[in-house]
Amino acid sequence: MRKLSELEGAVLGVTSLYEPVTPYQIRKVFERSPNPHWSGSAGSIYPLVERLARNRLLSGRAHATGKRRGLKYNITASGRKVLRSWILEAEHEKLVGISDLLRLRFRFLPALKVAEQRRFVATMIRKMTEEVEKIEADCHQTSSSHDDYLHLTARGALLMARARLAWLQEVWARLFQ
Amino acid sequence: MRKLSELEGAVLGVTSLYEPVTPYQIRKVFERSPNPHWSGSAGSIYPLVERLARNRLLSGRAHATGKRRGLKYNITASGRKVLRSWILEAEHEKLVGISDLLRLRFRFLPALKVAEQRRFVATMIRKMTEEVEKIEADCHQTSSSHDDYLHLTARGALLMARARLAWLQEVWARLFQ
DNA sequence: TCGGTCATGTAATTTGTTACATGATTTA
DNA sequence: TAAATCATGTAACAAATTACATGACCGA
Repeated sequence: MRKLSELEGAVLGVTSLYEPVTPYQIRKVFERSPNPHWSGSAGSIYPLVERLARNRLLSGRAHATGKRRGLKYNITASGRKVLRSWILEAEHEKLVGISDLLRLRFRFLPALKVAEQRRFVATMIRKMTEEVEKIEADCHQTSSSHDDYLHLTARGALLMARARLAWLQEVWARLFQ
Repeated sequence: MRKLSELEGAVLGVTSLYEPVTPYQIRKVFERSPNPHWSGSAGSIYPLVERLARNRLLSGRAHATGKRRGLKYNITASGRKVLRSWILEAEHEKLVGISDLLRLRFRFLPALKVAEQRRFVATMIRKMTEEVEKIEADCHQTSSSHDDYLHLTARGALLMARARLAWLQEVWARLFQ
C-alpha cells in the first residue's frame, strides 16, 4: 500500500489504541475530539476502513448486537508496522509547521475598518479564553487516567492554546490601546 | 458566489495587500510563506484566480513584460466586501481550534518501541529548536518593516512554536528521564 | 546557444465532505 | 407507538495536489 494519508494514519492509530473497534466508534473519536481536525463523517471513515482492511492493515471480524450486524476491526502486524513508519517517516517540515486559520485571517485584518478589527480581536480573545478553560478541564480529567500519552496530548493542546491567547492579548495591546 | 474556501479567502487577502498582482506572485507568497499551509501550486492558483475574476471579486488587466503576456489582478469593491465577511463570519470553532499533525502522531506513540519513541521526540525537539530560531529571525526582520500586522503575524508564529517546543521538553522530562 | 529558472497554464488524481438512504434501537 | 438517535453505508461534490506541457527570459 502506498504512503498513508493523515486520516488513514489517524484511523490506524485510533484502532491501535482502542481495538477492537467498529467504524462507528472510530468516527466518534474524531467527532468528539476536543479539537476536531476531521469531521469523522461516515463518508470518509467507512470506505477508508474498508480500504485498510483490503490491504490487510486492519482485520475485521463479524459482530452482532441484537439484530444489528457489522464488523469490529483489529490492527494487524503489518498494520502496526505501517503505522510506525507513518509516525517516524513523516516529512519533518510538515510536522514542524503549525497552520493556523486565525493567524491567516489576522494577516488580512487591514481589509477591515479599525472598529471591525477591534471587535474581531476582542471576540477571538473571548473565544480563546473559553477554549483554554475547556482544555484545562480536559487536561485535569486526563491527568488521572493512567494514560500518560493522553494526558500529555492534552497538555500540548493547552500550552498551544495559552500561547495563542497570549498572542491575541499582545495584539490587542499593540494595536488598540 | 457561495462561501469562500480557505485558499480563496487567502488569495483574496494576498491580493488586497499587494495588488496589483499576477497569479504567479500569489503562488510565490504561499510557497515562500515561513510556514506554508498550501503548496501554492499552479494547479490550485490559476483556476482559482480565474474563478474569482469570473465572479467579479478580482479584476484582471492585461500586462506584458517583453513578449510574455498575462494578467495582473486587483481586488474589486465587492471582492473586498466578501473578504471582510470571510474574515468576520468564519465559524469561530474553526478559528479557535489548532490542528497539529505532530500532536496527532504523539497520541499514537505507544505503537512504537520506547527507544523509537525517544528518538522521535528527540528529533522533533531538535527540529522545533531550529524552527524557533528561523521564526525569531523572521520576527526580528519584520519588526522594522512598518507593517505591524506582518510583524504581529510573525510574533504569533513565534509564540506558538515556542509553546510547542516547551511541550516537547515537558514530554521528554516526563517520559524519558 | 544551451541549460536553468520564470511564468502560464491543463489534466488526472487524491482526499475528504455533504447529502442522502436505510434499518435497528432506545426513549418519551 | 412515534420520535429521536444509533449504526452502517453510498453517491455526488469540493478542494487542493501532482504531474505534465509549453514558451519566454537570462546567465554562462
